[in-house]
Amino acid sequence: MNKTIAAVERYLSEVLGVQSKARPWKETGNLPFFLTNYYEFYEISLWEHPCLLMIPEEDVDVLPAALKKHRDCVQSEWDGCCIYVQEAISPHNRQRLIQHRVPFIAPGNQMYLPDLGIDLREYFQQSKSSKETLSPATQAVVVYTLCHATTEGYTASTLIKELGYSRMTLIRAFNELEAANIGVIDKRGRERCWSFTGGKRELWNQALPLLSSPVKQRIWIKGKTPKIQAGFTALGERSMLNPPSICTYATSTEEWKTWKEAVVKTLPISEGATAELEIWHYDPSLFADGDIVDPYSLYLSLRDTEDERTEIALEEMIEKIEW
DNA sequence: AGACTCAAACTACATGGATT
DNA sequence: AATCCATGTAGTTTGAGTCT
Repeated sequence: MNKTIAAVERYLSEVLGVQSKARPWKETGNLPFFLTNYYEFYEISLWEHPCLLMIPEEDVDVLPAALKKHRDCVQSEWDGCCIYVQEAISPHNRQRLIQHRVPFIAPGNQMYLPDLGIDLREYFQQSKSSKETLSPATQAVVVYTLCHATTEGYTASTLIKELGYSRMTLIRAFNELEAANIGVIDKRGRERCWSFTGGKRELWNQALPLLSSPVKQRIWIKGKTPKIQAGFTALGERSMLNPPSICTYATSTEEWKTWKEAVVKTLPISEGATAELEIWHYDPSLFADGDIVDPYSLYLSLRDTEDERTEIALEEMIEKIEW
């Protein structure tokens, strides 16, 4: 974790001109074990303000609801500003942390310290040299890999057949993965070959901050419905959560084009609708498990939902996966 | 070694849809 | 209307493998 601390110190000195060293925090002994196990704590002083940095052991994207509880718990043992630190925070989590006024530092990218009057969102915007989300096609490659047995040895040629994208799009996808440091690309003969040498769980954790919801549009429809279940209907199948009375389905943009005129009517409200339809950025049938969308895309499609029971159901679903 | 071949990768531009 | 984004297409370059 020294690497993250060094990055934070460098970032603070670069952006704020603060030359301050972080030192490990000797905690009071009152913190529950899972917190001391899950996070590392460092003290640092910012313009005479004592601050406590909490850094998750693994570089995972903690869900804001859980994080808020953890932070409140730590805050009761610390008399000063308690700051969450993570190298790569997904855009939607970043937004929600700001909404909840949770101070955080994403070294190299952004910091939000409302108690000290610092909100460096603009700096972040200027410096977004690397893109903050993967393109839909690149995300499709990641989800495809997560849905298959191996994480190694994918060439553009095999993915063209499996995903139906053009060669150029797959080449761009490989470039994005390379730029984001997700897996490695080596040459097999002349052809580039993408591999992720860690397990699928690591791939998921590493890619998660860069993944976004596959849902482009949600609409109410009346008439024939597609086959693949998505949204809360799918989550009901994959967790203990009760499904809604009106089913949700997913479709690709291409399929929707052919349905739009002939088969179904769209409605402005749920009243009288036979289904809710999600139009996706990529084809949900590529990864569907029977009639239900894959759990990874499902997680991404619902993680913006501000509802604790949904968050818990999503977490449970991911925990249940046999990586 | 040099020439040839073929497919992958890249550059630059086009397109269609979404967003402002 | 103007701009952006994701993707596709045409044309060019590159380079590994093969033949002479």
